[in-house]
Amino acid sequence: MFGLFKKNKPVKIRGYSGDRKYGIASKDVKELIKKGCKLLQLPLSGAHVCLYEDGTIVTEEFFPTLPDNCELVLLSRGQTWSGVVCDIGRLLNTDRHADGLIEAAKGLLADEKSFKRRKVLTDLLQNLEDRSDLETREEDEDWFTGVDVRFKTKSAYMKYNCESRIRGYVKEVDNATNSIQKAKVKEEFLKASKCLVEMLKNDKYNGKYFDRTEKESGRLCTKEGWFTCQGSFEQKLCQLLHSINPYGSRESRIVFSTWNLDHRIEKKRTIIPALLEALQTHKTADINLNYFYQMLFTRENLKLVHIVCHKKGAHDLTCDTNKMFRTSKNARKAKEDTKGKKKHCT
DNA sequence: GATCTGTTCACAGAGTCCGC
DNA sequence: GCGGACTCTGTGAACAGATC
Repeated sequence: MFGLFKKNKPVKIRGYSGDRKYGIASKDVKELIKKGCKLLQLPLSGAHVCLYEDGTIVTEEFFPTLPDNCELVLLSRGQTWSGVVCDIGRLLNTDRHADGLIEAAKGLLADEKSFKRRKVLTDLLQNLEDRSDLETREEDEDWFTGVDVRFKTKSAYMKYNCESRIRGYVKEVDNATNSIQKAKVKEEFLKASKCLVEMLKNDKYNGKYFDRTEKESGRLCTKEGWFTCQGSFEQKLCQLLHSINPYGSRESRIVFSTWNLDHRIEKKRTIIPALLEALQTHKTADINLNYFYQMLFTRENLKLVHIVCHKKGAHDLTCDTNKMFRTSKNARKAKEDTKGKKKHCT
């Protein structure tokens, strides 16, 4: 009796993989599936419908409670839908050649008034337009906009960029010389500083940290160029999972400049003063320069961090006094660390 | 001439100190 | 408490001189 008065319910239906939606009116699920399969050209056997929003299976009892124009997904046998998460998953699986998606996102962005949605769309576009697989200036001219012509590859520039940052640390060590009053200490400090620079030159200013063509053990990124924030100085990992691929686009390259190589034990507040203090009572030859080298210029003490994870306040971490001076044990360790290198200071 | 190396300058943000 | 000056953490660009 009730069935005789069933009203047609209008719904919007789409398939698992397509984005196109169809408006259908039906009196029950059975009719809806039949019409939907015809429209989407799917086999009727095993077909079922669920809510687009959360994947809830639509039963005959549930169907009358649906609001008009509710969005549904028509699935074939064996297919499941976990709601909008499925769309996000599909989006994440999109490779950079998804030109259609890029064009669609650009189209949406052109008409978008909401700042929040603009931000989401521009971030999406930036990721979709990733060109990290390109390496040379000829292949990706835009990436090199504003970059000195002598750099022919992205890796060469990134390597230089890292070297340049570390050279800045050398300058800071040199500057400390001016604050030394005692001539003898100044002399020893200059000697130590010279040795540290020699060690750094042997390591080619550790430019390998940013160079994706380096061996995995040497670089801080993946072979594709992805860098992950190592978390603030007091954390083991970045809680916010920051990551960036400066090889991907010009914008990413520029944004990467806001990422910092943060000294866990601080260079200016702690390491340089510790070296100066040690030289007040010891000669350079008695100092374990390998330890100071590691603290000043290597990833032993450097963490690559997103600017948000860069804590600029005092870190309150001190140098290890057991490692600051040369002992037979430290000398052995230094020898092991410099094994294979052409020369090192003693 | 191209590349490397070192220097100088300008910039940003956070923390600290000090006078009002 | 507030605001300004200063110091610290970093960065990049531009330039000059040395070296390959």
